[in-house]
Amino acid sequence: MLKYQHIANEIEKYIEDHALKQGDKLPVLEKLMTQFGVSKSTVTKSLDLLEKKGVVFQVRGSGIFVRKHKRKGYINLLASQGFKNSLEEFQLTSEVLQLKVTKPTQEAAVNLNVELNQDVYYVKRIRYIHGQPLSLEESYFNKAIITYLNKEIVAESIFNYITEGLGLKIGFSDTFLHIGKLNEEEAKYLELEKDEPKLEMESVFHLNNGQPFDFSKVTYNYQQSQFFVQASSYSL
Amino acid sequence: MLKYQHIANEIEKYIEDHALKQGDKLPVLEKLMTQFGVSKSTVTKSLDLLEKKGVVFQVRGSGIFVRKHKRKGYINLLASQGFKNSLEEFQLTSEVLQLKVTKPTQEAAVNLNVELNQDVYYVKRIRYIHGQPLSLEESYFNKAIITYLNKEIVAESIFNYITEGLGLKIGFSDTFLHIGKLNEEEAKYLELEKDEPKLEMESVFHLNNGQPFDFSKVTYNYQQSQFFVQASSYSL
DNA sequence: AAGTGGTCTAGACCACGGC
DNA sequence: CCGTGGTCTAGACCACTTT
Repeated sequence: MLKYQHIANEIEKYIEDHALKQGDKLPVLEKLMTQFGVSKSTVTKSLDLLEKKGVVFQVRGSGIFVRKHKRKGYINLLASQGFKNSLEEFQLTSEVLQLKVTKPTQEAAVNLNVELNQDVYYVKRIRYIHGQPLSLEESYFNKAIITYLNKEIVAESIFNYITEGLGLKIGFSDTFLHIGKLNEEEAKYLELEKDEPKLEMESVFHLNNGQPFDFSKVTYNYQQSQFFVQASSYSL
Repeated sequence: MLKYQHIANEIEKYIEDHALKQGDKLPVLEKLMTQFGVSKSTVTKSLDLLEKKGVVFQVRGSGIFVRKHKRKGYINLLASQGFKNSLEEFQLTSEVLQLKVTKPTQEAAVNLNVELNQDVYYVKRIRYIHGQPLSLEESYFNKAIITYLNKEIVAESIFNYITEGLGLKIGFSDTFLHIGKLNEEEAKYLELEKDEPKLEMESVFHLNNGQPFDFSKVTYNYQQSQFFVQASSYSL
């Protein structure tokens, strides 16, 4: 494992183990350098990583501090592929409604950057939290990249299979959010009424070489879904 | 200006000027180093910055590529304080409904980390896009930090005033999203019906030293609002 | 003035992709 | 094998905060 990743993990563990709260001060750079026996740049890189993840913030001339918000049960929109991290303490299950190899819709073809006659996996499933329907998902996977899927994989974590099983590396994702009203089918699956609010999330996931491999449309039950985003000021 | 920021700006401008598209290749590191006359680390830092901003992605052994999604009119959830960047090409106006110095609500006091008897600025305004109501905003500013506000400032960009006028530096923000149904007052301002969908966004903005200075609750017109988030894989 | 983080360099070596 | 990006170092110097 890379040094700076390892150090970042250690620091995160340290925060966890000592139950540090927002604003608590971490050891100074010098201390961390000697403690881990690495150069300043490496420690800095670890801290930059933790800053991106929203775990710490650094103040010049002052120190390194813990960043931690208090709310629980929110889905982190930046933890890419959804919940596993944000909601790991909750009871999540999923039901696979459909799994097949087919041709993409126009929309899926555009987003996956494939031709209309190329094969894709189509997956439709419902996610439950504490037995309540949380979301209805439709996903398209480029079969040229994701060469094989089955019900077992799809019932568990597809992304875990992609990284572990297929040895692929996920690079980045684009996610688009809309608010609207449920249609009849969505309402049925989510156990709500037609025309009640919904959040629709469309995501395109790319490998680390930039190839899109997954286009997903997820409809959330508005009663169960809350999201958070931690931003840092590189946006000026 | 810092070298790496300047270089990042230049590269972004280069992409813009040459109308590069997703997947287009940028000059190699070596080239950028000599072109800008800086060390490898500095170019790398620029590229990391652009990667965080979702402008490029780097592939080891292969090159540096442009990252660009096609959809227009989406609000970037990471560009902290809202629209200015994402929607700058659209006609945005705002109407100030209220501006006063008062005591915080319980909720605002908790989020701003102030006592209930400390002064805060309370601002209520509506944002319009192309003359259509986009959002209804209620904001609380810690008066100990944001020492002065007036109608003119509030009608324009408050954040611009905070950075330029007051010389403060914004550090990071936490944003929470909920979906719900409009109440009567919200419906009136947004020119919708009661019980129609709404997106409610609560944000806490912090200075670069970690102090929270702004707690805002924004209710979006579901017909006007679409959001996007670009994630990168540091989430593993 | 002392403490602490941020920027930048020059260079060594490593890891991955593509020819 | 070569081109290309990624990690890591040691050290100089800078900028902001705290005492």
